[in-house]
Amino acid sequence: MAATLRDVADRAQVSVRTVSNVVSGYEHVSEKMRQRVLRAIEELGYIPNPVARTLRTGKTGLLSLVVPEIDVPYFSQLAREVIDAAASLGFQVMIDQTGHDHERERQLLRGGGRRNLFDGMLFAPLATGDELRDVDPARSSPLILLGEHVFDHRFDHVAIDNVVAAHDATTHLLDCGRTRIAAIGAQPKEMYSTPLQRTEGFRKALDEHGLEPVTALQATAAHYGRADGYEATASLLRESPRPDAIFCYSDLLAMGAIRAVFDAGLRVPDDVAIIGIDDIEEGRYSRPSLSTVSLDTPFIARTAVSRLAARIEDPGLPAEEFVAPHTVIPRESTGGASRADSGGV
Amino acid sequence: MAATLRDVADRAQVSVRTVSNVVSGYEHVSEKMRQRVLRAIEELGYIPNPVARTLRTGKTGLLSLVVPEIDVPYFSQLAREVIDAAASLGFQVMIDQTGHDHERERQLLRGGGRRNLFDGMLFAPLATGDELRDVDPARSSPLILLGEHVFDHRFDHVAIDNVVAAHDATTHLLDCGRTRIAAIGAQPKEMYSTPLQRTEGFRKALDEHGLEPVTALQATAAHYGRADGYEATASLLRESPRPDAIFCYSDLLAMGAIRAVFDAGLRVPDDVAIIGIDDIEEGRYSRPSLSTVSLDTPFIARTAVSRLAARIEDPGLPAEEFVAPHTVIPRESTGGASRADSGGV
DNA sequence: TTGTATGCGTTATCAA
DNA sequence: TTGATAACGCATACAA
Repeated sequence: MAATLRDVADRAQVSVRTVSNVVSGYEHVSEKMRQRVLRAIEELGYIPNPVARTLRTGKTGLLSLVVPEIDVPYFSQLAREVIDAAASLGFQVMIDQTGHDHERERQLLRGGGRRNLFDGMLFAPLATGDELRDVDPARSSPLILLGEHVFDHRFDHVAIDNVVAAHDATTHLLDCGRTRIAAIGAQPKEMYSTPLQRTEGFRKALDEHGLEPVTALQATAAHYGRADGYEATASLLRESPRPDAIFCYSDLLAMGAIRAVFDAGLRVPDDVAIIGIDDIEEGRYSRPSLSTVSLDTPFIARTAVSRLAARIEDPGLPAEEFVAPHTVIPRESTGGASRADSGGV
Repeated sequence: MAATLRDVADRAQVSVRTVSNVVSGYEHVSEKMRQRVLRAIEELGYIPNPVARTLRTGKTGLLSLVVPEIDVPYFSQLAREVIDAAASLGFQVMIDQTGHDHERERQLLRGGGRRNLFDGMLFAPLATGDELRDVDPARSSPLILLGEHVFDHRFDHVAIDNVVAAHDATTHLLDCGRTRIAAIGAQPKEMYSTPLQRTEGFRKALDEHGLEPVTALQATAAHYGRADGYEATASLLRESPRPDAIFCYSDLLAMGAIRAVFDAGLRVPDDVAIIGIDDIEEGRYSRPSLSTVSLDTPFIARTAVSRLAARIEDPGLPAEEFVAPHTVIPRESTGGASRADSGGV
């Protein structure tokens, strides 16, 4: 059915070698030959078979992006930018979801049983060091870690400085005059690095203002979804005295938190100020609009993809760490700028 | 580096044929051979090369999902379910974005220059019939259309009944006692089928209640994002008399609409009732929570993937149309149930 | 500059 | 039941 290199060669009365040269843009091909080949290609509607090419060259042109769930706004936005960045470098992107399943993460890290199907992997996991420990950078396919400052310096990673980001968010609440500041997002059992680092930044900011972190005001959240934020907040508001501000470890947690405050008959930011992390678009239109820490996801995506491309070219590259910029964006939920002033539209 | 079938064969002192049989679970292999082979596989850490397998069998185990933008909640939710459905059938999913670019759509329909890289394609496009007209179902790779009732019956498609869905949403507003009902989502220039059908359903519902559609109350939206909904609503509210209800062709439009009503100093639903379509999670936590038409995306994803799988097996299958169920979900934005009653949490 | 021939790692055909 | 071997479609070493 589909034409092959050989079909084209026969039709153009040249060897497959010449056709291959033309197709792959090889320099030394006479103009006459090139034209002949090009016409045959046109006539046959020839399209190179990437699979055969891959078998020969070992490169698939495919990257794998692994996220917990693609429908979490932060990850879908990241995915969008990763796909675009990859496309600009000639790669296509496969997406896998771990669904918070450690075993699945471990499996995907091993190549998911399809080791040779992609040239490299972008891994945006919950992963503790545990899953990574078994992985040998020298033997596995090129890997870039996203969003986690793992304490494993054998791998490249691209992430924000979680400690500073959390510190900045908390400081913003303190600067708004709040003193009973709660946090949502510590993990109940797991020892993921992101929550740990955010908690560290949170405490550090309190400490700088001479405040002690109140244990009862530090709520855990199994996941980082709206439902988790809602539940955690509902429970925080039963404390007495109740918190006058909440730092949520994700914007989605914050969206749930805002609704919970409202459902409890209180107001944001008057009674409780709220800030998140991620800067998802939803927070620019919510009522009140959400103060947050904006992460430079385009930077993350571009850096990660180009580093991965580089590593695919040269697997011997030393592991490196890339820190993405972040900015605190005050909006209505902390009594800050109105939506119109927030750059939201 | 990586062990091949031949390496295993050498080590186990058998032919590659036997190893292949064991690996692919062929019936007629003596237990002794199987054990010998299995041990060699274990010792060498052998993993089959999917690319070579593909070259031979012609099947890659990859599906391509094409959406306008993966970070639109509706599409990311769909993607999530497609990926899961595909995984359960042994497929992995590549994602491509068209970014509202017709040329890009056309190109992807032609296989994106990588025709043989995936076994089939799920296409969730803006596509008019135009892009599809050039495509020959018999020659191109298996294709399922998502979300569009194209007037082209040469292809399978999975979609809701847009006319009825829009009719039901509008009827809900009418049942709430609203009489000046606006709509947002008609397309400025393009003739996509989805907006056309939703407009048809909208008018039909008005007509059934003896109302004439007011041209000035039918706002266009270039895309279906929050910003579009915000702008369109801001302009609708300048009409006089202003609308007392708005039917938005997507939930995202509705989120922008709610914020715009609020920014205009009015209230939802008291002054303006709002309903959307999609039932994204965001609308369950917003203030007010968003009345909407819930689409059965799990049904859409499962149906599309299994139909695609069937078509990959038998490309000769006749084109078929699958209609996904939808339900109107009244929430606060039309004065309906409170968040807690809405099944939102 | 172009042609010939080999191999990438599998599966499948044909014998044995 | 198992072995030898020919494809699958392409890129490239080697020759011409």
